[in-house]
Amino acid sequence: MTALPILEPATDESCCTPAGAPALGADEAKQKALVFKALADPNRLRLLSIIKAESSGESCVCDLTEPLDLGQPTVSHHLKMLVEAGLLHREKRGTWAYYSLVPGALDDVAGLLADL
Amino acid sequence: MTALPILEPATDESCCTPAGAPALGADEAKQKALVFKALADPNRLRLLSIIKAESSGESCVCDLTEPLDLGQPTVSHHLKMLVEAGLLHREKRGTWAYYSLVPGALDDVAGLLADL
DNA sequence: CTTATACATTGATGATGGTCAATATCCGGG
DNA sequence: CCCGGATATTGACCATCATCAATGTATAAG
Repeated sequence: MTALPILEPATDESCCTPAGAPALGADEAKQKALVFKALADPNRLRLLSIIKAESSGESCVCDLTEPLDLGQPTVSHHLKMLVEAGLLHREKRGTWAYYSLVPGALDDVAGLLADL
Repeated sequence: MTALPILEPATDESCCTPAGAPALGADEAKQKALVFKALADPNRLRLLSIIKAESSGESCVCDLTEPLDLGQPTVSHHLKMLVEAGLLHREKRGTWAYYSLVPGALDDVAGLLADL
C-alpha cells in the first residue's frame, strides 16, 4: 500500500458519507490519523510550503535540502512520507526527482476535518 | 503556555498574513505542526468525533472512556492535549468535567492548510 | 566501461509519544 | 469530618519517529 485511500476518490461506498456508524470508527480514525501524522512535522510543513510557493509547481530534492538545513537522506525520507500520505506527487526526469502538490489533496484534508 | 497562538486571534501582526518570508518559517512551522500533532492520533480523532456528534455539544470523561476502550487516565491525557491545541474547551461542573468543541477551531485548522 | 551526480535505502541512535498502574486532587453527600 | 466517586497527575514501559552516516542505485557524460 503506497497511497492512502482516504484522499482517493474511493467510490466503493454507495454515496456521500457512509452514515452507518454514529461516530468515527476505529479503522477510519486510524486511516485519517495517518494523513495528519504526515502533517505533524515542522519540516514536512515547510516542504509543502516551499513546493507550493514554487512558480513552476515543482521542486527537486537538491532545492529542498538547503532551506531546511537538513541532510539529503532526511529530506528524501520526509518527501516519501508526504507521497505515501497522498499529498505529494513524485516524477523522476533524468537524474532529478521532481515533487509537486497533488491537486486538491490539501482541500481533501480540510474536508476530513469538516466531517469528523 | 496552555493555548496555542495559532488558533487564537493573534492580533500581534499588523494585518492579514505577515507576507515577509517567501515560505513557511521555522517557527511558524513548529507552531502549526503542534496542531496537527494533536490530530495525529486515531483516538483523539474519535474523541473529537464523539464530542461533535453529541446533541448537547459536550461530553464528560465518563462517557468517553468506554467507546474508545481506553483507561480513564489515557482519555484524560488525550483530552488535555486537545485542549492545549485549542480544539476543545473544558468546563468543570461539580464532580464532572465537560468537554466541548471550540467553535470554529476545526475551520481554523482547515485555514492553516489553505495558506500553507 | 568508468566516473560523477542526484537520489533512495539501510542501520543506528537519541528523542518523543501512547498506554497503563498507582496515586493524588477535587467535590458532593451523609 | 469522613467517605465515595470523577477526574487529573505521576512514573514507568514499550513503540514510533526524526535524524544522520554510510552505502546502494540509477542516470548522464566522457
